[in-house]
Amino acid sequence: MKEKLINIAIDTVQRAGIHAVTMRELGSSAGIKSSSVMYHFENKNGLLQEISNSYLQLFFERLGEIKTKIDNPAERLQALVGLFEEGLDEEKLCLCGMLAAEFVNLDNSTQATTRLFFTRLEEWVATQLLDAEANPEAAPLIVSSLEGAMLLDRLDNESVRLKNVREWLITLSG
Amino acid sequence: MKEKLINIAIDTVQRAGIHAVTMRELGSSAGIKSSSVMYHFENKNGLLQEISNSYLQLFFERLGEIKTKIDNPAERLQALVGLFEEGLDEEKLCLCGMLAAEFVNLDNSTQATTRLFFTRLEEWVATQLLDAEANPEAAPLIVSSLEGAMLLDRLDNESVRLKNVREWLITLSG
DNA sequence: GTCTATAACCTGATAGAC
DNA sequence: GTCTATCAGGTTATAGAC
Repeated sequence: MKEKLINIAIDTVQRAGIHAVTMRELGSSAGIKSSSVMYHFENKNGLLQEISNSYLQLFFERLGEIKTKIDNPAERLQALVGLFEEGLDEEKLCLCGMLAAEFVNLDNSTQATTRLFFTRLEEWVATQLLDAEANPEAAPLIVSSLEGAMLLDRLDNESVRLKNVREWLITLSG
Repeated sequence: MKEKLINIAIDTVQRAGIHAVTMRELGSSAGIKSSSVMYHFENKNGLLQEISNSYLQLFFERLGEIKTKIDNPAERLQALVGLFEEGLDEEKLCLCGMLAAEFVNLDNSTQATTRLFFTRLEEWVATQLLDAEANPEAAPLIVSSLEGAMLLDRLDNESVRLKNVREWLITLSG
């Protein structure tokens, strides 16, 4: 049940932000009462800590799969864009992008996880750029573009800006 | 007073999001009661409509000033990055970036203003690129980068990613 | 325009039964 | 682990006095 609650909460934050996650609604979606939701988490900050940690772990597991399944580093970067496009198809943003927008309202632990997510993502992209004999210093710009493109593409309900990032990455990494 | 309320509300959304704007807090910051705040706006959606419209107008007034004061289109783009850096110095994000993150929670009117903001910004950037004899199709990517860089730079309290956008724009537009 | 007072509702959180 | 019941506090919004 706890895992179920975490997954529902992650989904809700990606779609509608942290304030859309309430104990009542979260429990209702999982088929239990709000007091039973509270049983599983110390408090709401604790819930946010757990979903941010869980999201980080899941995301980098998927990047790990990309690394094992795809040899070409340029194609790995394309697959990363694919992950963001998949989210957007379900009208979801990156969870840590959502947390970044609400950064001042997060407790220290969730802030740290949010920072860690982007540090590690930039490192992952830099590694692929190096392997593709491209400039690894472009990594922060690429990650910024991905987050921004996802944010703006949702307004039009089409992923034109993410496609721009995709094409730009091809010119960078071949 | 209404203008004062709008300015305070814009500032609050840029720093902490739309849920940080409450009638009580907004009134308190302006020195009046929540019921007096309600006098100035039809409801909270009306407030959000007015601040998004006001922000859009103010932002493009500043872009207009840049256009009159700076002749070189490449330098105009640098000045645009400067606007975002100024906001970040006060730990504020782009208001419409914040609204984009909360897009599903906005009414139709505020959604439309948010969309319009980015359409017009992309157009403005495309025009400068054309004048600089650079590819105007890079405009959506540039705006995405600006929004993403601002979002992520706030996590580290330094504008390294915005500086990356700045340097990238120099290579694009000279 | 601003105030007091209040309504109706939602929020996180707790106590205690099963 | 889940429930019922409840609480204190916050939220938008309204009515009516000044």
